[in-house]
Amino acid sequence: MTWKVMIDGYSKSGYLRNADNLRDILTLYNEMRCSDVCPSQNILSLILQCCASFCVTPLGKTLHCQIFKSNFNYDVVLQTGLLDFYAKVGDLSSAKRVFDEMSHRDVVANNAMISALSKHGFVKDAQNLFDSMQDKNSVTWNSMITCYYKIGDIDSARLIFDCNPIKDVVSWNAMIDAYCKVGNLSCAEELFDRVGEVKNSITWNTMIAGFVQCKEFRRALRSFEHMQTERVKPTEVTMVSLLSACAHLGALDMGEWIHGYINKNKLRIDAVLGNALIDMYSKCGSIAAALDVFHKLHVKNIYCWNSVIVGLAMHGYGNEAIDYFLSMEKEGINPDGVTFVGLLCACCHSGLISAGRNYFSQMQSVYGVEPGIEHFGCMVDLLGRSGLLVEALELITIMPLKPNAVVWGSLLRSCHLHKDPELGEQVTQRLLELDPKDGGNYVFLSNLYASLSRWKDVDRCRKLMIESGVQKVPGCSSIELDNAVHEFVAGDSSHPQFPQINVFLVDIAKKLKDQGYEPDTGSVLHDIYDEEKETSVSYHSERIAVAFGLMSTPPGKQIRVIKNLRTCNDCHTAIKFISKIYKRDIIMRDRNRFHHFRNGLCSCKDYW
DNA sequence: TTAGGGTTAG
Repeated sequence: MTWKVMIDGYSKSGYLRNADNLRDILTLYNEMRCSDVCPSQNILSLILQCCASFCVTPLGKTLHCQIFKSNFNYDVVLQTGLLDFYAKVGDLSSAKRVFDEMSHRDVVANNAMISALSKHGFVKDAQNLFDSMQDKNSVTWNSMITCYYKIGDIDSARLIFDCNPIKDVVSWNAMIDAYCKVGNLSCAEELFDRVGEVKNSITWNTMIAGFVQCKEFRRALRSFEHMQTERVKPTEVTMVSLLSACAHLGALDMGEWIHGYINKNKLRIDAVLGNALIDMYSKCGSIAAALDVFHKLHVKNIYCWNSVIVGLAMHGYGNEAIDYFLSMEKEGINPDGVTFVGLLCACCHSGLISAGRNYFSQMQSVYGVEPGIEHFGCMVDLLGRSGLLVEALELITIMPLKPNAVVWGSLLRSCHLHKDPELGEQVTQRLLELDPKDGGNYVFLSNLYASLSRWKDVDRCRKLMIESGVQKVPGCSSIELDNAVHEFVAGDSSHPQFPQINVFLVDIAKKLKDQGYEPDTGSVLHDIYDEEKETSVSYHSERIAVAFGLMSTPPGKQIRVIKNLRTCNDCHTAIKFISKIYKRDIIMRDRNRFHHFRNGLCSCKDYW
């Protein structure tokens, strides 16, 4: 068998898409070189692609030298391969040099350069290059070329044609992606509308992924509907973006529908799609379905393991997260920084203090993973929540990284939890220096004072907040019913069914009182009269969403609510009561974790 | 030879 047949075989089978097989192809290439066999141009291009995909910089550079020194036809194909290699390993100036040195640049070379510029954040330059290319039906270009032809100047006609290749669908897709990646959705959409009949599934995938990257999850789902209307066949990549949108929205019904679509249409569930499914199920409250997908996967990589560990952590299954971590080790997969975020988070949410300390201390020494600010953040949270406020503060003081607002914010919450206003004030001061516009910091300090009935301080905090011009992010909860996501903002009555919800909320309040529930008004920002405080708390968004869920679904049906902020103590207590009174399982995802309410209890064991 | 997808601390 010739080298070419072997390497081509690898290439066509998709074998090279897997990083684990990279060593095989490189070994093969080395053997070929040692056998004094001169690689063909096709093989060189292929090896360059490998070097680009897996960032094997030294070999790529060696290839460049070899190409230069030997008698290769240093043509547009090899040059484009080199350009792409340099761009993908992060060396834009070398990529530019290769591009500038090209005597002839075709559409592929231009596209590769658009992509290179975009990857390095030079969208304006990418747009200029894109604009310099001809439009397929451009009257100006066509008439110029025709003119030269008519006067018999074929060389000039050819020159214009060659120097300004016609944009193809790849050019459009690369440019749309460039705008999406910098968050400029309006320019991306404008281009998307102009693509015309060449638009393909990748164009749709790029736009849908762009919506997801810009956190426009509903627009991503709507775009998918349009894609279906236009009868463009979705691919695995479409599904990954849609599942990510569902995960963020907590749209389990839609996520399940997508899973069904994947199975029905026999789409290939690889590690990326598998991971998207695991993440969707986990973030939509169904950890059992997430584990089911995980165990059925044929190929699992570190993303899949991390998603499962993080998922278990969010659902409060600390010991199970540790078990999966141990299994991962047994399978020979090395943990990375994300694994340790999951693991430490699991210890934190389950109160596993000594396990958390052990894993944190072993990160570097045993696993060779350097702790980042996020790992110190987890530890400050773990210690703080356990009431070890002094130790948490000490860790912040001695840590080798500059503490950020997240780290201080975590300690402030612990000060609130363990009612330490003195330390809370100090911490807030640090927080306001770091992030003076974050209203959440004032709210936490204010709530800390309120929980101690220090109303003057609450008032001072409120005034400070007004003077600084900061605003609290409004609490927002959503619930999915019949494939539609309903959103409720605290105190907002704009939902068309609000009158009925309101009646139901009054009914809930009465039943709660009958069952002995006492409102905890410490979670209200202002010092107002008790009765008013109680009303204000009962209009928190999660309470409205739960009420809407109760009145709109049949008895016994599980209710799932997603909240953008952490749930307050009072709503947490009230929902525990509600789960018992109405005999419903209520699953709530707040900004921090999942709460599974059942029969008056919560899976977080009131520790969150 | 060029374009699209995944996990992460408050």
